[in-house]
Amino acid sequence: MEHRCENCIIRQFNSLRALNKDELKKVSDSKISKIIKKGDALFTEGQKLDGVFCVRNGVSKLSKLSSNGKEQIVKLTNRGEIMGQRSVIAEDFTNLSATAISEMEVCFIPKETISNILNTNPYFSLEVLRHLAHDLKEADDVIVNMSQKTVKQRLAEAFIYLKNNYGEDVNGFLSLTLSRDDYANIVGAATESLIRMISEFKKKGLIKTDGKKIGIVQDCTLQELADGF
Amino acid sequence: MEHRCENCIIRQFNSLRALNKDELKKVSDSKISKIIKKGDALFTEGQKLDGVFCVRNGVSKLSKLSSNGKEQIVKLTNRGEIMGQRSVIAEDFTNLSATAISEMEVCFIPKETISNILNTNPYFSLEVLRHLAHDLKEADDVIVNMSQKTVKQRLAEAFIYLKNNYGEDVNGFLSLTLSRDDYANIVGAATESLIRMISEFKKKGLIKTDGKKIGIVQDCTLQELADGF
DNA sequence: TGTATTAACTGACAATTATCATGTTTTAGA
DNA sequence: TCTAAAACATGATAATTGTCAGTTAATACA
Repeated sequence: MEHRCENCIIRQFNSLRALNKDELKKVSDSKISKIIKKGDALFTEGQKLDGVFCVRNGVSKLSKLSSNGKEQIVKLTNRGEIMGQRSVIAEDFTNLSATAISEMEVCFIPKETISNILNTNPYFSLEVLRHLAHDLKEADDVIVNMSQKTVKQRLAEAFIYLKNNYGEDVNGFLSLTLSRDDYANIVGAATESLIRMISEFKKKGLIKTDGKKIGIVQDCTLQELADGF
Repeated sequence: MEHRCENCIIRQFNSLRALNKDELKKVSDSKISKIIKKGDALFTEGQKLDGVFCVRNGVSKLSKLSSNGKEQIVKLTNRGEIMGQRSVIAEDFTNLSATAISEMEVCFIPKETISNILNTNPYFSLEVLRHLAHDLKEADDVIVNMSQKTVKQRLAEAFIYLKNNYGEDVNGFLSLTLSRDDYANIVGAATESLIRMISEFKKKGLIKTDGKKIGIVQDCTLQELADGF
């Protein structure tokens, strides 16, 4: 049973909402649905993408290798996001790798379909522009955080972000479970440093842990920490 | 004597190249030319922009204040760049401040003019998209550099960037003269740390200084340093 | 042209963070 | 279920970077 884009609510959350019936049909006819297993890559840095991915479900990390071989996670994607647009628009190699953090359900849309619509539907272009503009603003914020905040502040901020964006389970643990390594690659620190900091937060009663799982205990104190108090 | 966009070569370097004669006339009729003195602001963080700036000449820094009150320079603009598009497109407050680093000659184009063209000319939208895509890629690179490279590496990289993008004078000094404070805010370090590093580079013969002015002496060694060797 | 202000610089020291070494726990798969 | 590999964890130490305090040099401008 294949899904039709016409019936997919996800498109309301991204630039595909600007499409008319006819365009939507073309997208639906050309798209390919895929299941990506946790840990598998959607694409890797330097690859030429011949389409974009629309995320129906699941979470991925967008990361980049630095010259010293360490991975830096630049962004976590949400449900409803379109991935790979930057690369398709600029007709450029991807500058980022995308890896599934949880099992994902995505639709691949060939770039010809996207290009055609971009060339004819200014509302679609405008929607895409708005999304890129949003990403750019977020990237600027990350730059400032990276250079002006301590690792401790960035980690506190990451916890709050994860809670706000992905929620928590019935026991108060973050729904999105990341490895310590992933945390280190988000805040940009050595894994050992990061683990130590998690221990410290736990000792202070700010968070609780259960294996890999992390739960936020003191939202406010954590927020203050992130803001530098 | 007012300049006409139709005769301005600068537009070949930015998204305005996608305009037709009629659109160009509209831009030219609605634009306002301005001279911005060194040190003056074009706009500041949190402001609502009612247009974009097309840079005919001069250099500016795009910066953002962090919660601890320190300034972080996110990007230096080049001749021919359009500033403020992100904010106008997203109909959002600016997330950055723009300050002239040298005397600037800019044209202010009202957002109505831009919006009209965006809504009707898909080639223009596509050009703007390409530029945003490029900015986004650069921002990702900055994130990785900030988190994975040392201050020393980032400074070396900054020197190379300044030489490649703004050139040097007949005596081999960088054409763009920045204050030590600006350098610190580019690489994201304390001003004192940065000054110390400049002294060190000088002592090692990698650069030369003359007051504020800085000249690159050993390009290759500096590049290697930036790459982490 | 003198003076006030700002920018550049240096030293001493403290805080943050990375690295290396090593042990423990968890996980995946034969 | 056993075992190898991966992930987690902690200590000791070194490197990096920031902070504070103070000096000197440059710049602006009355």
